[in-house]
Amino acid sequence: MTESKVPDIIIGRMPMYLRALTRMAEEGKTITSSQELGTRLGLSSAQIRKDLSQFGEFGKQGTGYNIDFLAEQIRRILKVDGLWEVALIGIGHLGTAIANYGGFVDRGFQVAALFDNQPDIIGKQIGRLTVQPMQTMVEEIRHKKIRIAMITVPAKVAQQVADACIEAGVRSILCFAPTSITTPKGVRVEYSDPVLHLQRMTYYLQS
Amino acid sequence: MTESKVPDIIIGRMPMYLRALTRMAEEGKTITSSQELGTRLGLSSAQIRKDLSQFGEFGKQGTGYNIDFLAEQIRRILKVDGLWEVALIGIGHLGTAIANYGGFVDRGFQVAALFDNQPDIIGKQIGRLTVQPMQTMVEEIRHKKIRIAMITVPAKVAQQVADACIEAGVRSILCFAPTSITTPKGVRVEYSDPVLHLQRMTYYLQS
DNA sequence: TAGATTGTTAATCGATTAACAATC
DNA sequence: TAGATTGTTAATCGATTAACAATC
Repeated sequence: MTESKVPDIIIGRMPMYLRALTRMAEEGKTITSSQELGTRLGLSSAQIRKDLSQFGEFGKQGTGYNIDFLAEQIRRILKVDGLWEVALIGIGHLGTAIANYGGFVDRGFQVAALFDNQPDIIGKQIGRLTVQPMQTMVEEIRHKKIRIAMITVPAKVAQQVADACIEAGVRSILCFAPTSITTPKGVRVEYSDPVLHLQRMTYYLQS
Repeated sequence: MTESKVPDIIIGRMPMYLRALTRMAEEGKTITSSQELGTRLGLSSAQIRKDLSQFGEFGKQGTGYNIDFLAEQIRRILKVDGLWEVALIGIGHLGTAIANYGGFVDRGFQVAALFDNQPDIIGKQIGRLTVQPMQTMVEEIRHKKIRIAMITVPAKVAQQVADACIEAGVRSILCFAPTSITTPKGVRVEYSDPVLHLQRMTYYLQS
């Protein structure tokens, strides 16, 4: 009966809180407050307390929040206290940069398989991984029980690659191609398109 | 008196509309409707009509919207009908991928200067650009009157790089480092952190 | 014309904020 | 203790949706 669903918009802010807490810990801090977190993130302290209260009581009146403790709770809530294997499809410039990126593992993710369909890219070695041909993708994702894919292919083929990923069992897709893709219920998509962010800012610039 | 400010959240959706329209045009379509756009983007048709009505009347009753015309209007509204020069700071794996990315120009942006502080990276040639040392950054950005920067440096130095950019005249920053940065009023920041997107989706996955 | 779709209004829904008792 | 900050309630604010006259 207290089973009310946490709003998506709050789930969307939790990773920001986790990131800020991680930075604070790196800076050697051990305690923070909703006020301090809010200032860092440009949010009100009330909003941060309200958001966190959706999941439990993590603070102490008069003192604030223990940074390590709160970070650990948020990791547990978001289920990033383990390590998710992620498939990466499209090993061009961007895909290569992502495959080489060292910042995934300590935030809960590991690139576990690379795919492309270009003959000159297949077989390429990146770290401990070898780029595999697209034809093997569905079987490989299914076999490894991978649930998350990052798609860095051209916009034109993003939908069909996404479809294949979903067929193979993927349930979360991070799409880097500048296009929207449609997915059946139960499959989430998020988009990472830097140009979208740039275009959001030019409106406010005086040309 | 009708000078009411357009909500940020609507400005944030306009680039999505533009991207969808561009894809439709590529597919050879010439006309669309709020209904069709909504289906593609996962939004209600009412919301799309309401958003567009903030800026004018772009459609025809009974017919819908001319895709090329509406796209052009949105480009004008967002001020991406020209070409903004952008500085890119931090030429590691990700910075290199971004410098090589071909998808900026036809969406209103051009990477116009590259900076890094690593001796083995300075002088590197990417396309028609040469990586310049950080020491020259402020002068160079000021001289070229660049207003937009993309920051792909480690989190630890992101704030100081941002500060230098702002000193040089930058007013919009796209931060790829996994950290929040604070800026004075009048300077906008957006963040591109793929891990944030991934962490938003794991909550909904059954582990 | 008949059918379709816009632009807009009013109603609904949901998110944010202000305020404060509880308490460390 | 006195000061500080939480968790929560109620009030406010803003965004979304439903509905429809206007009209192509």
